Amino acid sequence: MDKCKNEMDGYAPAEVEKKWQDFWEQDGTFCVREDDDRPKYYVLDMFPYPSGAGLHIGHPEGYTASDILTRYRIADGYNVLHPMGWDAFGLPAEQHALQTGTHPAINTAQNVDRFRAQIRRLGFAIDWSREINTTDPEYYRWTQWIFLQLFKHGLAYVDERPVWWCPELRSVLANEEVVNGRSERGDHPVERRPLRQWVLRITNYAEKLLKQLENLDWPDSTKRQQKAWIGRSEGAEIDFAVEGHREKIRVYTTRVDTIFGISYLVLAPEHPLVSQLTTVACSEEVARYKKMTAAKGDLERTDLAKGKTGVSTGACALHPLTGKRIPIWIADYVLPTYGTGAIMAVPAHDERDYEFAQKFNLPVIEVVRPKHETVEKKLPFCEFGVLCNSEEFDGLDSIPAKAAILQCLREKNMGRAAVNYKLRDWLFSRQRYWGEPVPIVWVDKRDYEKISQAKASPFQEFLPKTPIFFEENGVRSFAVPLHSSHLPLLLPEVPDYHPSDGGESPLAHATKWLHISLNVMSGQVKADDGEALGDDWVRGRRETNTMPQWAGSCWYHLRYLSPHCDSAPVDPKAERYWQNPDFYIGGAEHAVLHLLYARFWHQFLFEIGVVSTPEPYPRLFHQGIILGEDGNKMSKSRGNVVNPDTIVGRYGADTLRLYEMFLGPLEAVKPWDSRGIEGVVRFLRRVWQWFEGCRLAGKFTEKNDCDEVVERLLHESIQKVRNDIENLQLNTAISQLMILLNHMQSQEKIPLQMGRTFLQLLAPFAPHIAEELWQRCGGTASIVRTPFPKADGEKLLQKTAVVVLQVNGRLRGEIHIPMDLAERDVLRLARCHPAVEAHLADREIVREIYVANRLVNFVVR
RNA sequence: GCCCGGGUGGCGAAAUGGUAGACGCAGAGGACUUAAAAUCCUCUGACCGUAGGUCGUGUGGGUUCGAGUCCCACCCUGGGUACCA
Repeated sequence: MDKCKNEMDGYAPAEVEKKWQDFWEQDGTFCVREDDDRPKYYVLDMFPYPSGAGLHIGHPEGYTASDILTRYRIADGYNVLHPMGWDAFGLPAEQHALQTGTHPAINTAQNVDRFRAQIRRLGFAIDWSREINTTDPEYYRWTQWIFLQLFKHGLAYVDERPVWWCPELRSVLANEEVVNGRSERGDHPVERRPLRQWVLRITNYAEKLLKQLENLDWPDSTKRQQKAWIGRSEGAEIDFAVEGHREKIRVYTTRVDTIFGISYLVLAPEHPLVSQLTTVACSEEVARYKKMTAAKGDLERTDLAKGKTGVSTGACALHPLTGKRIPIWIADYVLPTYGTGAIMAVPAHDERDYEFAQKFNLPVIEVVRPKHETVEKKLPFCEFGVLCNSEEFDGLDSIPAKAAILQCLREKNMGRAAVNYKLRDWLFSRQRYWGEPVPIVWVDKRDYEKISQAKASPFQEFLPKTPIFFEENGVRSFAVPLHSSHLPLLLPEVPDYHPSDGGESPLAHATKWLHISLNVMSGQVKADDGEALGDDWVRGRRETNTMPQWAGSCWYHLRYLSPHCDSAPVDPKAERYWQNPDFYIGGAEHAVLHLLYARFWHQFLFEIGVVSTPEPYPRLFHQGIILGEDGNKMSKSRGNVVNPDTIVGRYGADTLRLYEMFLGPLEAVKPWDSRGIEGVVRFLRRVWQWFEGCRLAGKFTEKNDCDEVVERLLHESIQKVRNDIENLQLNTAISQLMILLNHMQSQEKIPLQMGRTFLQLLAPFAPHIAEELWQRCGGTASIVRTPFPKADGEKLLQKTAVVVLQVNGRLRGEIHIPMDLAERDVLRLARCHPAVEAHLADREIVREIYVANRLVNFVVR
């Protein structure tokens, strides 16, 4: 039936769209290269994970928006790069492999093919010759290379640490992948397990990542989230002597001004000094509490509703300023990973300490009072105020008091200013198969010395100043980086995709790959078959961890610039030309992780001279989520999923593009409405019928004279569409096109030139229909490169203005006046307006307000 | 709890402090048609009415000649974050 409709009115999107997609592809319309004659513009979409479910209705939202910007910039004379690729490592492919036994690469390739076909059907202006795939060895070769650079510069290290282990997924998860004690993917329960892990020193970059946020044109909420995630705080470290011990306890506090209010210290149960300090009498309790804490997950531990727990160590510290004895406790509300893992507790001015003090009957000493008497006195009082009970500091305000007390501590060498961050180092290894292998080999101490002393050894290329090693059963293993000629280090074939019994990645099953011999001098690497080796040879075991999915997306914006470059991650010439994406669009769910990790890597690559800019994404935009018709998030279980293929099949890609943009503001969360789509279906059909009608009936005129009102509307529309595209207000741009069409349709005759301009305005939004009608109206080449219309300032000038008349702010009428008529004359005309006159009768005019060419307001009494 | 967004017709939404509801959906009436579909035209915030008026942007205050827009307090809702000392 739908087909029948289309035949009747002549508009057959399926044919038109196929025709132009083929044309663009054969013509290479969107293939770009560096061109110094035109300004460059780089548009980047967050590349998709090619899931087995195929394209989601949310994908075309961001892609259409960026495509509109792309096509607009091309028409406006820019050399525009708009690439696409696949973030194809990841868990679902691995789980599929576990279930079916087929190599994840096979499944991934199928998914990629499907995604590519689906995306192509939407007619995006993408340079497909630059397509990248993070699982392509030629791609991950450079991911590994960047890792080795980080390693060389001391930014990668190994650490045995309790990590999130998901028994269901049989994998380690990063903190960020655990939400409320469950895995972000799959929502399975997780637990703590100590495992040897690779960690990247992102904390070295905390300050830079924080500072440089300021200059980025990003949504404020995203900047705020990153800022909060980095979590910088300024405070002081204070050292407390402990009675009967030489060791001191160092605490971190942001409230030195409350130092006279300390009533006890708290160490995290994991604090290294706990065992030493605990008195014999308390040791049993302390041991029990430590054990209990260890068994708790972080979720349980950080559950605020649980109430405070803790035990005394029996030991006492001495107050650095008063010498008073202060009991030392341990409690799990103090985290080992933040600050120094120890705090000074001031119950009067900290909610957590207050709760703890109440429970264990510890003293509450008030040392800060509200500045204004009017503030209700209630403890704990956690704001700044005026000091009391603080000896010579009494009467000082909190802020100057902090400085004064800190100075005093510094003089006694008992404290100093300190800055702390919430940001933790980045846990960079996964015990999985489907990820980039870490290009490291473990050797014993003697062999490592051999390598580090052989200055000509290829293994020196990425050798760090400080060796990286780990100890197991008293034996140390040292990390040797592969040479760049060994890259890519390919994923080996494995007989089984499950982790090994020791919790090691499935790569541990690839025994031939795993155990190797290295020639220190030649750099040769071969399987270790057990035969005797010469002097230049050492034996090693490969690292079996793989990298997390974030790795590939940390630098993909660079690979697009020279996707086939085989001498560097990015060709320096291409990098200098394209620099950063001028526009980056993707979901707000990546506000912290991807965007922070990518900034970290890019900053690092800047420092080692690979790129010329410190920040990767100067301008960022988040498209909102499209909900199901019921207002809920689309999901299979709710049965409210809208499939883009269905929509394209029924109405065509132009309609889907236009409708997704017309739904509402791009950044807003908004529900899909299957009835609402009729509006844009009709609009496009009217566009077609009107153009074809005019063309066939000879209503297009060659002369450029036409109704002044319509002509002005055209120029207003040009201006509005331009502005709206640049500000990503695409819904209102489409409204404007509808308004313009409505007016043009009512004309008897219309200049062909005007019709063509309309098509140019429409082209970024609905490119296929625009191309087809452009051609039918005599356009000789593709509409893509025809210069985007510019509004004529003179045509925008109005000769008359509509002035609104108000009495006491209420609308009473309107008058049409010649533009810029003198105020006196406007007011006279206004007073004569019958409706206004009626409301002015018997009243005294107190004030007359005139907003030029817009409004008159009489204030009467 | 804390930090951000957002509350406008039956629905999606527009509105540099200056005519609230553009544009579209849905609805009503009409035209065309043997009929239906499609298309086109008119109406469509609420209330009272003949004209015309009154009320209306989550609630209550405030600033202003004038507030959806600015300020204060509160309610609801979406998101982020969570013992970070």
